[in-house]
Amino acid sequence: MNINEILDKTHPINASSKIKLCECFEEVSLQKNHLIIRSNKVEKNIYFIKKGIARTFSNFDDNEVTIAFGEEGDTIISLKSYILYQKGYENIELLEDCELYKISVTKLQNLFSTDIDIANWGRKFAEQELIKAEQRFISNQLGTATERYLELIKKHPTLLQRVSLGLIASYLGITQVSLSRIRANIT
Amino acid sequence: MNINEILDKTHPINASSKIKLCECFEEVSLQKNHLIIRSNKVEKNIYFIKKGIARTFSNFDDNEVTIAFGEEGDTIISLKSYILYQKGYENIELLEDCELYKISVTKLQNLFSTDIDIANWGRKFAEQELIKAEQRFISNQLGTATERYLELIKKHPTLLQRVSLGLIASYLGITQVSLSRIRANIT
DNA sequence: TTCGTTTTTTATCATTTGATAAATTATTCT
DNA sequence: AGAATAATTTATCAAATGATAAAAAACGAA
Repeated sequence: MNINEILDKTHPINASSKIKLCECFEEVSLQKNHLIIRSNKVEKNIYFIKKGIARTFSNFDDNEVTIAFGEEGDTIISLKSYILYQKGYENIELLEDCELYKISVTKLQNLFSTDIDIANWGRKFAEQELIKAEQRFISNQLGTATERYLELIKKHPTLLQRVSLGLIASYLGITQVSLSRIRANIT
Repeated sequence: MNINEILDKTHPINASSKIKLCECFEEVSLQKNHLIIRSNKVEKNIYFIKKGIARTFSNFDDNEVTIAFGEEGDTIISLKSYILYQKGYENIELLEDCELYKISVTKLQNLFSTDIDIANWGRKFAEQELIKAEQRFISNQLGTATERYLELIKKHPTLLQRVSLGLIASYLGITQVSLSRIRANIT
């Protein structure tokens, strides 16, 4: 998925603004297992996934929580760095070799404060992430782990081929062994 | 909390833009138990809470999920209406008599597309809600219900005085009876 | 291929939470 | 105050998930 499609997916931008914005992107290729964002540091860039898949996770005490999987078109981002210029809580690792579009948060912020079209693109970007986050929260409150698992593979049918069950379990908020039991009781 | 403080809390706006924005607000007083936003309709307004407390909840099949409590300075909003102009999933009820600042989504959208300062305010607003949503999600994945309860009353110490335990339980994703048992095992 | 490592499954027992019902306490209304 | 209603607690049993261990299957590197 190229940068044009990725940007338009969120919100169309007029031609001249889009050129300005696109000039700030740099393409990078990184290998599987690369830890592209580390927690407890201010991350200077955000990335959009052209090709590949990434996992956002966070460690607290002994627990590791998988916050999200990012596929083609999705963003690799430390929210606290991007929004508050503070140390983030997210680690992000690449689960496959990836091609990414990279942009510096500073450059993007400059465009936000000078170009209204880009500012509104940024607004739409945050708004759409917000809806996703709230719906994810609701679905977690609502259903059993079984329902959440079925919902996940229905919504992201290719995920099972790309990601190990251990990581999916941690995304669902259960142990890997529980997920295995759940799967055994379905099919 | 007045509208100036509420707006500044999210992101400062220059004087002339703020005047433009503030002109669009209308103050309304509504009574306890009023259902200010109903699910499955496109809500035309959003509200900021000057005084009082509200609860956002959603019904699916037989389950009711409390998504959020809104206190002074917080927003009463149907995200899908605000962001996608679509029917929302949220019901919002007032848990006390409330004084609110009301603004039409259409007017706000017009300001977003014409005033870069207001557009960036709207961006910051969504971004800050996004961080809250993600952190809420993480804390739900991480801890036991007991830990979440303790965290909640630590973060919002007045909530227990304003909201019944049944609603707090539904916010924590457990039954009211379970919360009662948890409380008995703490003190 | 083959050996070693990782992932997944299966099994057992403990813990947490849910569902239901009944008792107690608090609140509201007249 | 007293009655009615709502909120909270307590108790019991069932269901879901966690923790741990061990076996089986899949995967990867030499």
